[in-house]
Amino acid sequence: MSQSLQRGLALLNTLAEGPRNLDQLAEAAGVHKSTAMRLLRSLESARFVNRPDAHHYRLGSALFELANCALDGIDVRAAARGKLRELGERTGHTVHLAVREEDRAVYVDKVDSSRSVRMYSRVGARAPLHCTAVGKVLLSGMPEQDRRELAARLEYPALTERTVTGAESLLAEVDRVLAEGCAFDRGEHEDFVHCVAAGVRDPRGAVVAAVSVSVPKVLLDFDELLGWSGELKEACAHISAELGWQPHG
Amino acid sequence: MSQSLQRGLALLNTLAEGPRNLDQLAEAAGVHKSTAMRLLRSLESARFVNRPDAHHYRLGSALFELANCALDGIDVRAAARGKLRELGERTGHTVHLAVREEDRAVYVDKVDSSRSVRMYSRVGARAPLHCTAVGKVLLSGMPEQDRRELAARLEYPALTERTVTGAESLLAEVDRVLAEGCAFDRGEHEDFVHCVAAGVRDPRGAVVAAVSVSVPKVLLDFDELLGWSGELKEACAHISAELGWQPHG
DNA sequence: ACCTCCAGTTGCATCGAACGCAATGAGTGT
DNA sequence: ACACTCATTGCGTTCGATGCAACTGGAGGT
Repeated sequence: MSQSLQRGLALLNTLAEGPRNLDQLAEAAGVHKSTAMRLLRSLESARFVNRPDAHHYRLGSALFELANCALDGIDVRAAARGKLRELGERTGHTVHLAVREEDRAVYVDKVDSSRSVRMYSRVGARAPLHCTAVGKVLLSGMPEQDRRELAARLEYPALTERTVTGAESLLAEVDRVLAEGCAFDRGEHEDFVHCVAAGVRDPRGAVVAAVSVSVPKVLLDFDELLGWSGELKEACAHISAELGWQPHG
Repeated sequence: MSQSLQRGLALLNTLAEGPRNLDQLAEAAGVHKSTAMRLLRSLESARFVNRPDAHHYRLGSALFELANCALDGIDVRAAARGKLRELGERTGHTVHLAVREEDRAVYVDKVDSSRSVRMYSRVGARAPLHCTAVGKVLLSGMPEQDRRELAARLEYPALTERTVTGAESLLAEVDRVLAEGCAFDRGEHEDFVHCVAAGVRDPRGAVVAAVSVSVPKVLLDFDELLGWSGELKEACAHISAELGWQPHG
């Protein structure tokens, strides 16, 4: 379609493996030295590449800026939708996507259960952090310092008998989330609902959203719900990858 | 040099401001719709752009990957990470690592208080040399001849009341940096921020990066910030050693 | 159901930008 | 001083990129 553009981008991908000199780049791209040089000049003038010395090219700082801008434009909803659907179909239960907004979790997307008994919830609804699986996941994604401060200023209404109250126990619970990679809600928010949730990461590794599977406990006891956690984590890993996250990249 | 490559990169820069549709992009690049589309196809096939829906283009995930690779390629980063973290914890303030790119400083790593990050919002940002502590350090590491030439062609926007303007005073300031081993920024770049910076040397003795500690002046007056300079210099010496630099070698 | 508007898409002929080649220049090691 | 490597430049040719205009397909209105 656009040969020289494609070749230029190919050069960038080659440079992703490390600094190279002109000959190496020309060979990798399958073009003549002089052609590679002219492409590199264009890339350099736009700061996509850099020349630490006369004989080496490497990736330049424009990439940092663009990557940062791209982060702002990320739409977790769009990236997650496919997997949410898939999860919904496989589990047959309600699947939520939530992000944190200040000290609440906000549901930004939802796939309804195919079963007859449905949870009441809607996109845009907000929920406390301390008694929901998504809330715990979102907390677990915060820097420790911030998390402590937030936990300290949260309110802890006991919405059910099992609701975790108090910063201490919540933080302990969050530590368990960090260790296990997923969070649970055993009827802490609504008496009759169990949830399991895991986190979605952006390219910086920050947890930007949480995905949960919710089941009325009349349909599935807690141990069975636990069985979905593996698939849930896997789905979250896929969504994260879609966003550009690279495990220990 | 390479028209279509340059145009393609220009499209990316336009997209940095947010998602756009085809017409907007074509107009911004000054090309025909169909031309823009063909360029975007190439960008898309290499995942440099994305199409959330049929009418919008935005930056794609290849940028994240490349940005991560670019960060890894800067080896001072790896060598400095531990010390940056330590400095951040001890001072409780923001610590930056910067390298020079042409006539700007580029922040390549950052530690926010005691928390280490992989790719952060300000990483990739660029700053002038004449009014930042890291800039003065990076200048001080250049051969005198080059430094004079660079100082002569720099622009000297007065970003605050205290900004040093003019090559003469900047060079004088750099001489002081050479004598003292560290540079300061007393609200010259941003009114409310004080910085102290020192240099990191590679095995040839060349200054390849600068480390700075930044403090909002409401938190710490300048004399107190001065107190951190010893520790900062020591940290830089360690990082330099890690890179293979040997004092009096 | 039809039309209109809008935005993306495609076929085509023309033209110039990008290409490869070969010669030149700059820097390094012997 | 010489050979060697690698980046750089000038040039003629050609192929790929371009702009145009017509087409398509969906959204929204009448």
